[in-house]
Amino acid sequence: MELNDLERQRLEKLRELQEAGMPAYPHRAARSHSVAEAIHAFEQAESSEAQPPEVKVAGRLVSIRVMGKIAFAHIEDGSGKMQLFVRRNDLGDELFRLFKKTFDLGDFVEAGGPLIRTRTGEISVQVQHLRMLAKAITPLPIPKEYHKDGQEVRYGAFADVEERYRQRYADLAVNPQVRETFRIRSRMIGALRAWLDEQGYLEVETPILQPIYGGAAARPFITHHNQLKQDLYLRISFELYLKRLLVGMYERVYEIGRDFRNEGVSYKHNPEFTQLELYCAYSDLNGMMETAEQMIASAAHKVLGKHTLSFKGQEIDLTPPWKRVSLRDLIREGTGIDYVSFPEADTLRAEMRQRGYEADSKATWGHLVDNLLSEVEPTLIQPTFVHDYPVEISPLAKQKPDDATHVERFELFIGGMELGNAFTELNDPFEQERRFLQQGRAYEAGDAEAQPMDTDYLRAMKYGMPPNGGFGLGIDRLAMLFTDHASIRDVLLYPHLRPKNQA
RNA sequence: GGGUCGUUAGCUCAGUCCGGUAGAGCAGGGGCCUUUUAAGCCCAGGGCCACAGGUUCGAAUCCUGUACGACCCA
Repeated sequence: MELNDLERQRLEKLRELQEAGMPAYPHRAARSHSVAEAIHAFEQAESSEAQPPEVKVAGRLVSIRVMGKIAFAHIEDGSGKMQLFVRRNDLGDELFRLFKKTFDLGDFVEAGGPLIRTRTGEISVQVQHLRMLAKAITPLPIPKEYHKDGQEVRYGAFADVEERYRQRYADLAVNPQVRETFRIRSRMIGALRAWLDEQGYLEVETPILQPIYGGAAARPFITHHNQLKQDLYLRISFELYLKRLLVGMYERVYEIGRDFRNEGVSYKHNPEFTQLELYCAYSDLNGMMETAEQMIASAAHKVLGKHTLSFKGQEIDLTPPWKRVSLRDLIREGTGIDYVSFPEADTLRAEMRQRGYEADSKATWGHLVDNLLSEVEPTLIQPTFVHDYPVEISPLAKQKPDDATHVERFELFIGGMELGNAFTELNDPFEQERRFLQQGRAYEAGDAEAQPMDTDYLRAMKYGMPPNGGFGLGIDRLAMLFTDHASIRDVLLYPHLRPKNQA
């Protein structure tokens, strides 16, 4: 192991500890109270004028102030911080010397003794028992904190974004607000799951390794099974596997899991991301709108305590019902282009260029419409269902009864981001086959995101699939909203990063 | 993919325009200090200035390229 100067010093201290008979990495801790429990116990004793309890607490040393023959320190555990009041008179010469000499910020320690209030009123352990639990060799970038006008000010906090992502353990260890972000994320997922369970949805798991990918317009990752000599794809959605389950007579199913898309990385794209997909027999697009509203509003209420949230300085109100606008109206109002009047890629492209929008020469008509939507997307701050999509870009959705050129589909936008996607699901096997064939032609023509034919999915559908509605929700982006983070990397514990060159 | 910016001590950052022995605070080390909380005071340390080239008597600084990241644009 290569050690820098500071680490070598700490290694020396570790040896000194061991020579003094104190293990640097004992097998077990013997704590009697978490920090929060100890504080609670003291306050109870105080209010009933009982004898304050003796406790053993354990945690990471986050501050040390030595002043001669006494010292103050703080430890932090999962429940909070507590001061240690350390006196030579209480510990004895040798242990006190060892504490001053060999205990560092970042070390995990165990401290025991009666709880007291110090002169400044802070509940503290008057340390009579002290032991190393785990010596930290590398110094953590522990910030200094102080209170000014009631505000906590942090000084020298670990702030390098790149290193925070690469060493998330250190980020979490020293930045409590980062720990809170991932607690909120976890509670949010729990709340969504609880809502779905209450509604009678069955949580299932479907294959991540798929012989045929599908269910979304995206390029997949390819992997290989050695023994079977078979190429496999990492799933880009769960859709086709979940809908097969409706054929099998489950009425409401959902899955929360990871999708993988072989695309660019950005502040709202990670190569692997967490998706929630649900399917509901005998429902449809309108049912999915209500489901989305209720589920997300309920999660917000449960996790944030309210239906409003602040995102990038803007107030977002999740109280149902949410705004609904057709894709055609939205694009017409936002760009002045009525794409229905330009039903061919060439004419639409010309119109877009005329109005100053970028339009790739190779883009299909559907992709051009998608580009127009992207122009308007940043303006969709309040929750908005954009509905009625062109059939070309929606091969798994059912056409509108009165307009075969459009399907019953919505995409959900909040905070200027696409959060979700839903259809009245196509359940006509013949129409589905035509759509797959059309996708195949698009693929031949160079659309790398077109979906391949899935004959087993068609076989399932031929047995009869109940009419149903389906909804997919981007969990990471919802977590961005719930925690007010502008980058997906801030709501992923381990975001994808390029390897750094070890020159 | 394009543009802008960043990368200097364990951490947070000056220094870069205008080239001339590498700086501060915190952390760490040696002292003093028995109720502190950004504790205080004294002393002495600590660097492949992201990497690779180039210009120059001389480069953290100027130029070119590369890597990684941030922000904006597509």
